Amino acid sequence: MDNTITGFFGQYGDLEKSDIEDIKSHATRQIIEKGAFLLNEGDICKNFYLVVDGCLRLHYLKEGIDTSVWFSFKNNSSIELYSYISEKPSEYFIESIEKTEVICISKHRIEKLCIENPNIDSLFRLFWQDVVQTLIDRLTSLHKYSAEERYLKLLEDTDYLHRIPQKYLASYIGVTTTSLSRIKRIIQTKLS
Amino acid sequence: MDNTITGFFGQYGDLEKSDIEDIKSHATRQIIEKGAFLLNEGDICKNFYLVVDGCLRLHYLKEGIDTSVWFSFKNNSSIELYSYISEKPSEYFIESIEKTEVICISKHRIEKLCIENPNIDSLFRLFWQDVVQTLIDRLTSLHKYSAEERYLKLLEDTDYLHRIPQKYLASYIGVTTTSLSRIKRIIQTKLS
DNA sequence: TCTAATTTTTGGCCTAAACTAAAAAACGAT
DNA sequence: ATCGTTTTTTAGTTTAGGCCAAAAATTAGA
Repeated sequence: MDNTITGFFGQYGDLEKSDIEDIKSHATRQIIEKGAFLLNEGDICKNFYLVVDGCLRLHYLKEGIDTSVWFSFKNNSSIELYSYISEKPSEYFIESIEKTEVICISKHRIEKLCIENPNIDSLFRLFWQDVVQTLIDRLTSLHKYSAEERYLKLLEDTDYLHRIPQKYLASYIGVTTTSLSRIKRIIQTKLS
Repeated sequence: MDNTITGFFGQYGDLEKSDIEDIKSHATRQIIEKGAFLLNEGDICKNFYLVVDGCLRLHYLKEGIDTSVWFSFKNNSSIELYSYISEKPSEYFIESIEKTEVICISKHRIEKLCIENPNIDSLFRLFWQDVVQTLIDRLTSLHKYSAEERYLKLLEDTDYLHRIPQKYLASYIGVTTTSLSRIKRIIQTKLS
């Protein structure tokens, strides 16, 4: 648990031992079996999840079509931002695509922690800034790059990519599985 | 100036007279002539701009191609988020596409205000949440909707849309000017 | 291990939107 | 008002990626 807390929050600043204790004292651990859901459409996302190990997928269904929005691995957070912020029912799912262990902290608790502990408040500020930058990056890459470029970029940037089934990856980069398969073949033939 | 401050911040909570004074005391007014730039590529975005009247356009150049990212009208903010957050040189421009009056507050000042005045701090928290939601909306609309749908949605949602030249609008919804023109014709023929 | 279900790949066809170029329309400055 | 510039529209061609269906490969269950 400590490893995950430092592994995640450490990206956003230095943590005192007391900060780790503070966070830990309000966090719970959960094991989510492969295929189980941490959030269902219609739920309000009241929790902040940190992946200890495994993989979570954020996705939505639109007219029966499943679109992946985000993947979270070891030391990553998984939250459905829109519902978390608005406290309205989510249009998304958070699904475990491997047996996954998470640390769960409620939004309520986080807000208290941020009020009580300025150091943690500062970590979360930086976390939210990171969220904004990540969103801008994704938006820009959809505008700027072709599907093939987006796939190649993803290969470079993402550890653990091989653990994500293609059917989930395809919608993440904004194409069908058919197209992703073709894109992969094109890349192969270019290399040889 | 008061009208713009309440018009903008009022979206995020109630302002006391003293809060308005607080903000006002650190804000300056500027007039930007049509075609002038508030931010150039390579600049660091150190200011938060509020449009009193007129229109600002955020855009970038990629291989000579101009892509619009955001438009700000009366009572909207205009900042280049990425550089504002990271304090690194911007890859964007903020250009005035009409004679525009803005209120300018430096990031430095905003941070001080947020520390000194919890009420203002809370307004800015909500502002940043709004930013996240807006980014998610744009990202989702690129995934979910066709160019035609995106254009129709924009027509519904955006006041002042008619004040944005098509050449700027096209890249905003992610198509070429040629395509936008064709899309408009298709919509026309459908209506008649 | 064998079978059934699920994923991934392949092929054929189709469409939305890009690209190029040129015509038409709108705008601006004298 | 007129000429020159910029913007928008139209037309023709090309292409990336969607859709459908079937084959091949992989995975999971009995």
